[in-house]
Amino acid sequence: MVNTNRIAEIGLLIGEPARAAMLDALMDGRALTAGELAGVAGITPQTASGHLARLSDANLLAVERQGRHRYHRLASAEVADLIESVARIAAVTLPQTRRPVTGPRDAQMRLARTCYDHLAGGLGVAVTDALVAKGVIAFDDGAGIVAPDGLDRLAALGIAVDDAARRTTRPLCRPCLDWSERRPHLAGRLGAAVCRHFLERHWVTRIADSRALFITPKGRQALRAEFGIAEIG
Amino acid sequence: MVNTNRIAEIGLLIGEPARAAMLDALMDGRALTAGELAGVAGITPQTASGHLARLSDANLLAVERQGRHRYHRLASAEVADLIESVARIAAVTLPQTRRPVTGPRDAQMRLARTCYDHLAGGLGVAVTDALVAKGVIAFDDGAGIVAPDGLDRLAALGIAVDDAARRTTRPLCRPCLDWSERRPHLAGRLGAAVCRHFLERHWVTRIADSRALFITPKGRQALRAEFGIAEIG
DNA sequence: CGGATGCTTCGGTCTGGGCCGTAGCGTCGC
DNA sequence: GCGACGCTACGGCCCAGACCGAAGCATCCG
Repeated sequence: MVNTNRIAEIGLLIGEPARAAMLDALMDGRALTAGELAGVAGITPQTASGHLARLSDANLLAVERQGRHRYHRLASAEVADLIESVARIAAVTLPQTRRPVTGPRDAQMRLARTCYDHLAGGLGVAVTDALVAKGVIAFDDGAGIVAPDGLDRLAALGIAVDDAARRTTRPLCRPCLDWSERRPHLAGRLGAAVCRHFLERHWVTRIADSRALFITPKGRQALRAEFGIAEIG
Repeated sequence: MVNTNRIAEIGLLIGEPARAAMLDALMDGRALTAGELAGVAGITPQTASGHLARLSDANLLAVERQGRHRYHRLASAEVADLIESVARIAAVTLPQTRRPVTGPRDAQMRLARTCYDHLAGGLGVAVTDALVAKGVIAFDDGAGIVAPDGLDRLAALGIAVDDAARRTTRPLCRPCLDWSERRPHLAGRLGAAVCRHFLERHWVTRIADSRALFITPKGRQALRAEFGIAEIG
């Protein structure tokens, strides 16, 4: 058994509001500077610096120097999964008082956002449902399956799974429980490929300082034409 | 987004050595008394009582009164998954110095143990491999698949998935990365059914105060006859 | 009923760690 | 080179919370 002290250490790293906020801010897979992270956590840069050093030492974060900036990002998809697990419990654990905390910004998040590196929210589950309806993928009791000709059919749409990452342990196709929708959306390497495709074609664009995504008119048209999705929500 | 403070709270609950030790001790799915948990954590009962109250308040634990005892167990399989996620990161995170901390007790754990409610260790992956070889189940890039006739073939062996639990969200078949073996073993409702089968037939018995399992002579024979497993390790 | 057992509550001590102000180091632009 | 900027290291303050001893409840047993 892994020493339980190691488990506690990881828990402790997450168990601090400022660090949790920073980790959450990095959940979209992008890299942010120490200053930006200090901002989202509501603390001074020098305090943030200490936190980030600890997170990096524990290999939860990876840091990349670029000039006088230091960009921090989650060290791996596994770390993102960890945060997801915690957040899932956090949501379940919470007594169901006043579930929908609907702000204007919240609405955008519910409509479309990224979850680490794949699509989530109404858009995420809609695209997932469409792929299931097409028979490209299927979910069997929480396990993801790709049809034998699934990858070829996706390639025909211009969606290519990153071959360089094939040898990693990261799952190809995996369901990920969506917070706002409470239903699974597509995750794994395939989910990342779909998300990349949407961003590259400018079907969606990132909304500043947020994981929320804006669905462009071009995107709405493509959703209708290629996935048969007329309305989201 | 779920308030990041909620995430931090969960992290904080795990991020304390005594609580982490208690949660880990409950990872085999059994229920333990407050006194026993105080023992494994190396603290006095009154301190443990405080910790347990907090864990219960946060719905990480469920408690059942029985006479003057109070039995504590993990509140759900999702909590077990959470601890698993943390432990997985803890193992990966750790610089690879002196990997195998081989004690006499550790060896037994590596050979066979429970992981929440399914088989793990050498035995866990061996049984999993056998089921894969038989074509009953398959893992596709981290996703678990059951063959169309899989459940029927398992039923023929006397292994029945609990139908009462069919409506839960818990996955039927799911790979779970094994610490000691660093390869996936079978988890999910199917994994629980297999483990239950092994225990009911007395193919394995629990070793006191541990998640480790002892493989009985009867069990070794059954492994050879029904799964074609001659040697484990 | 009285004692033993299991657990919880309360009160008080003490340490770990989060926080910021100040200062120091490296990088960029003029 | 010089100042502005981003980040990190150090020192000191302060508080949350982990811990235990003592005491209080509840339950079981003789």
